[in-house]
Amino acid sequence: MPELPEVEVLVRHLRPLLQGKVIRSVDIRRARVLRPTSVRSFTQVLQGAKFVGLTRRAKYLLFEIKPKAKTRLRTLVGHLGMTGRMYLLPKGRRLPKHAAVVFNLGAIDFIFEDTRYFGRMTLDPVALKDLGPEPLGDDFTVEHFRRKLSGSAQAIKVKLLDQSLVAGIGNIYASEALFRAQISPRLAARRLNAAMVERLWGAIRQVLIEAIEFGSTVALDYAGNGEGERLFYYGKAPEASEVPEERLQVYDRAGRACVRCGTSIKRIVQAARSTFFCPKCQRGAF
DNA sequence: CACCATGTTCCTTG
DNA sequence: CCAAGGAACATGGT
Repeated sequence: MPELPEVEVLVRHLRPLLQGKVIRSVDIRRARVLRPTSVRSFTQVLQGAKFVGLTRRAKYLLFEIKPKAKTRLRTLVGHLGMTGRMYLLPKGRRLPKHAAVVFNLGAIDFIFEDTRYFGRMTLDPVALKDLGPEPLGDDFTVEHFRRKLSGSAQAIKVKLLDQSLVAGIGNIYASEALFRAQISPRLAARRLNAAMVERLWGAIRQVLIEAIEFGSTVALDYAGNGEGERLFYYGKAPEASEVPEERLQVYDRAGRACVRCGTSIKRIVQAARSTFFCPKCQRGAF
């Protein structure tokens, strides 16, 4: 679920729900996700604190918190890792097996659950400092992109995952953007010509914007997903896999027909991660 | 049992 | 110091 678009959709949904809510108590069920913040300081800052705002930076959720009896705002930094979820759950319901942190807000709990515990819920903002520009922001210019790609011998697909180049693209949208731009994922970053850089720049933005739009149309409070009872939930939309027009054009489609030319989509491994592409539509340099 | 998984960080190698 | 590659983290699905 969680690359930039999924986090953006989650932030938009959570913001009005959390706004103004006071944290009555904090239940830390897996201290690992707080790292490097200690259980003690985490609890101390957040107990009695109020949610005053919520924004996004790359794949991070930034909760603005006003601690009890203090004027100074703090930032609670959230990250979903690979399998993290955040949602509200009526108090008293059975907690999910992998609940990592539970904030009691009165009649309702705000849950951070994460099966693999790769995610974060921390007061330490250190991870944010090396992030590159937001792909949908004004700082992400074609010129910036071109300059950052120019020196690198690394394959362009791998380069797109570098969060200091541009922040928020993950493994799914890296493949999708390259397909959209018709550029081979194996092409060395420095080998992209001016036209390709511009095409890829546009494709990145297009792919992310469309994913946000798609996510915004999906009901987040559906029932019948097996767990069913959640008031709020963000996850893979149950109907997503059943839509005839596939939302994702290449990711996880190895062996299936390219939507443009019908050629079989190929899966390769780069930097120990899967890349999907059409060997015909995405040739080397041209 | 084998391999795969939407992410980040750390360690090693060159 | 830098770039690049791979393992580690932890759990579950197929």
